[in-house]
Amino acid sequence: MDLPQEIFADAGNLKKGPWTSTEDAILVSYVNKHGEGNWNSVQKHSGLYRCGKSCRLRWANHLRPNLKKGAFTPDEERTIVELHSKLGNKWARMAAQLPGRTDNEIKNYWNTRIKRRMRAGLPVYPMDIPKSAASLSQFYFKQEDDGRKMGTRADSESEFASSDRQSHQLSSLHGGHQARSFYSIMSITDLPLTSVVANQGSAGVGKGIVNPSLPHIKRVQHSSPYGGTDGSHGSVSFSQLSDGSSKTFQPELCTEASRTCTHNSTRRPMMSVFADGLDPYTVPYDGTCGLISMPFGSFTPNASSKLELPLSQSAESADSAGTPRSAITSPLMSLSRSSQLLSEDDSFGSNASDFLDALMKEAHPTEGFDQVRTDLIDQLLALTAGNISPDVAALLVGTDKTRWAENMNPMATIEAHASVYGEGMSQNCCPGSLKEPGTQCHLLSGEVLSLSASQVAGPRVEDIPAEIPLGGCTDEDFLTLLDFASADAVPEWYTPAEYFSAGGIPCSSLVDVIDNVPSPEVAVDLDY
DNA sequence: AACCACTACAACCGCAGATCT
DNA sequence: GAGATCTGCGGTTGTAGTGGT
Repeated sequence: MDLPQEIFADAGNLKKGPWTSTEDAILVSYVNKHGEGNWNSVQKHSGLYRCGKSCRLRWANHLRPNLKKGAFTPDEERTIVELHSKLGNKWARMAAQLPGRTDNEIKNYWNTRIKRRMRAGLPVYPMDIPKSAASLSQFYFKQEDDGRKMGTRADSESEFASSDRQSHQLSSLHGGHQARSFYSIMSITDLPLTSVVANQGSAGVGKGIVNPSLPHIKRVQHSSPYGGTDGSHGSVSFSQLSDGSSKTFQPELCTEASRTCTHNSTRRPMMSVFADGLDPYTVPYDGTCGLISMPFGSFTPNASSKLELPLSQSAESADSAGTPRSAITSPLMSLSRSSQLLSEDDSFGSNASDFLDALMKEAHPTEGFDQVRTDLIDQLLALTAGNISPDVAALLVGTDKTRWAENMNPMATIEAHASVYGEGMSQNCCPGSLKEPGTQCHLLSGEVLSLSASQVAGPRVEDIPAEIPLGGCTDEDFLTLLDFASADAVPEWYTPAEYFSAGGIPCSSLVDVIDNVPSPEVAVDLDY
């Protein structure tokens, strides 16, 4: 074949860069003659100076027949969003359900769409599309390649292999469809700082939970009999049960360009700072711990932990008293230092959990079982600010030493429960918008992490399985308890036995029970 | 007209699983 | 069974086009 010089690379190297029409013609001709596959032989037999991968890509994305060209139709866009909500960044699988579209096309579309919506401060998913953790995690870990990969662990299902690992891990935290149990939780300590969530507890002790939710989406709590926001957006399912059904706690997404939510009864202020890997809205926090503890009233500016916020959420904005809120520091930071160590690529090695491993190397999972269990119960009670009874806490933490030994990590239990209650109580908004000068912020990591570091005997974090059976109750039991705990009108706490014998109490959401805890009036400005 | 920011798209790269030798 | 090769996937980068200043 008499080939034009343009298709040749210089000095025998394979050509890179844009394909020419001549090259396309050669490739098409070759594939028509020999069929797809065996791409590495294309170069040998066709004279194209392109590697096999390049040929395959060019064919698959541009030359193969039946490719649809042009912009996505609204239907296709809708399908993509729905598929992404279910599959996460599984472009090839998405493409399989969109005839004529390529994975690359869908990926490009999605990535640009994400950027656009993030800039606009819009949620990535429309309100009527429930999102799974599998999809959420794709944002959460977007820049995890900076050396802070989460710990590895065996995937329990083949479909979670390789690149699914990160999403799978977050699924465990956030309750995606891939995780059978939403409170089968990855250790919080292994997460980079992605959110800082604070609220004010009824007893002056707040709690928060890492919230790897969407960037720049403010979760506000739904309207309730106790007042709250005027938001009326679709609920967000953040848990999913083993049968595939979802457990919705109805926090809502605030999408208006600007909104002020005044909480005049029971709502407690929550603060969420999304960070780490969400360019361009990265928060270079000093450390990468998942959670930070902060006592109320100590919202101290600190240049080293400046927050970069999008658009109007300027980190330099000041509150009504003129106090800059450009940063957050914590006198309790030392408590969370362990989490930072766990997350940093530091002297403990590339695997952050080595630190935990080192701390626990001498211990046995069931050693000091009773004391640890008591401590966990106390922690759970503290984290939920008494919103559950000691009986319930005890049940949740569990009594079965064997199961603890099997689970290898009793922390998983409390972290899971903490996340549940924390999430239920969450009301996230940007930190610069808390109007209350003395807003008290308190996050739970210090407690949890200090507990994990000093008291809990367990395995390395990466050894935590995809699903961690709760120490004391089954998944169903726990969800039932959640229902119980969130019942609208529970005059007093039943014991678990009474509850179960009663066959359960209907509820609307866990949030409601939180509403029973009085809190001062707080105005939260969601300045979108 | 020049510059800049942004978007959309094409292509490359690294990795991992599958298959072949 | 082990190594080599192929293939596919997802992340990232490069670039052309476009619109605003």
